[in-house]
Amino acid sequence: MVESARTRRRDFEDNRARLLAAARQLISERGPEGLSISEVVRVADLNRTTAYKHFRTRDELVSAVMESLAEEVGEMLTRPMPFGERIDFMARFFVQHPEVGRLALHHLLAENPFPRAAWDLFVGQLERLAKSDRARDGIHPEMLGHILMAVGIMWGTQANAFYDDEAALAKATDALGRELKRLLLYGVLKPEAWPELTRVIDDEVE
Amino acid sequence: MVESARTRRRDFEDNRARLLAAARQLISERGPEGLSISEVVRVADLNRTTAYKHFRTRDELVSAVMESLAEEVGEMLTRPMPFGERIDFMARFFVQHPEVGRLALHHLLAENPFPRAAWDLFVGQLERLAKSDRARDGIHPEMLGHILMAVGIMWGTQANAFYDDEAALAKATDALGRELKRLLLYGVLKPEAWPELTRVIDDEVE
DNA sequence: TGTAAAGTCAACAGCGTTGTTGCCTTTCCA
DNA sequence: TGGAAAGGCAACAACGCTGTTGACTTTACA
Repeated sequence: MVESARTRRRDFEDNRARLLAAARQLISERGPEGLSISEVVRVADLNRTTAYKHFRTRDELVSAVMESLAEEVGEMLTRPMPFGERIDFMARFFVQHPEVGRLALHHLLAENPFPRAAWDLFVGQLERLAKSDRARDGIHPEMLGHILMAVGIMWGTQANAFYDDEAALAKATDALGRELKRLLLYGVLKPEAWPELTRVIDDEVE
Repeated sequence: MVESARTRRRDFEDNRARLLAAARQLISERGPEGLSISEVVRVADLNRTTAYKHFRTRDELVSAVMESLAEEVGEMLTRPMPFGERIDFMARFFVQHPEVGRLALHHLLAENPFPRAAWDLFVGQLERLAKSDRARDGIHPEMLGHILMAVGIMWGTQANAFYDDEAALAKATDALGRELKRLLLYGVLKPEAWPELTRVIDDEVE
């Protein structure tokens, strides 16, 4: 009968992981506001009361998902890596894990706090870069951090909306990486043609 | 009695505008999934049945809000303007209208489509810039568009999360604009120190 | 001046969700 | 081998939202 397929599992950690995975997926799709425990257990194929044995309330489940996200993004941002590889690494990471970017956006939209520790480490890397002799003078590490972070987080979601097939997506991701590198290396404007802009920047450095 | 304060209003358009404004605010805060008509009329101080005389369903209200958003962002992106002013203009726009960026993010997260017409016009501007003799060779206008768009849309939300007081926010917004201009004019890296990166970019252009 | 449009009010059935409880079964391991 | 931990099941009250209806009032305007 159906009974046989309904073999009782006993792996606490496994069920917890399945609940978190289902919740993560659903939150990434429709936001923390849209999450219902009923839906989570439907996806995870578990009984609703089981979910309540892991998480006392719906909010507790949401928090658990967001915490695991923070860890993951933190690890990604602070993984030791030559700066030259970071651009492509980040772009590809967010394309390969679209739910991470979506989750991060939902998190940013839902609550204000951004995990400070990870952010500081990330900006710290940019600070060291800025102070090194491989970077130009006058860089504002924190703002550069905002720029790179915005592009990284949004790319996965934005790209999946623009490019439907996988090959096009990969190609576009490479193109984005190339354009970012061009930006970082040379900029895109010819300074001599933009006196009103160069004035602002050059004044500050001199 | 209370009756006197409860004077009947008769302005159809005005009520419609109030419903849209309340819905816009609420959606920007908690996402389209989290919107309830009951809450909208609570905020708009109207009767629930009145709302149903304007919008047949909850989804119709959400769509109306999203359409008005698309118009607004489209107008902003395609407003004729020297490119040199666009950076600061966009950064300030999203800071001054935080709900627009939030709404745009929710929109991007909820449905995939991005209003094509506005996007094409925006990229068209970058294409003309790329072809002009005021820009470097080899620019990928679409990717540059993604980068600028990501920073613009996210800045309002991200910045409001980072900087609580208004002066700090304005200062940070100026700093972001400056850093973006620096990026566009010069980049941030010294090309001679990054042979492995320059190789990728230079090969493509030559 | 009368009719149609707009607003208000109260009530309704239907639905899905929440958090909880009592009871049973399965599994593990001390 | 027996008890504790975990999973499953069914049921419950409470809640809020949805979309709709019918009856009433106010306002504009043809």
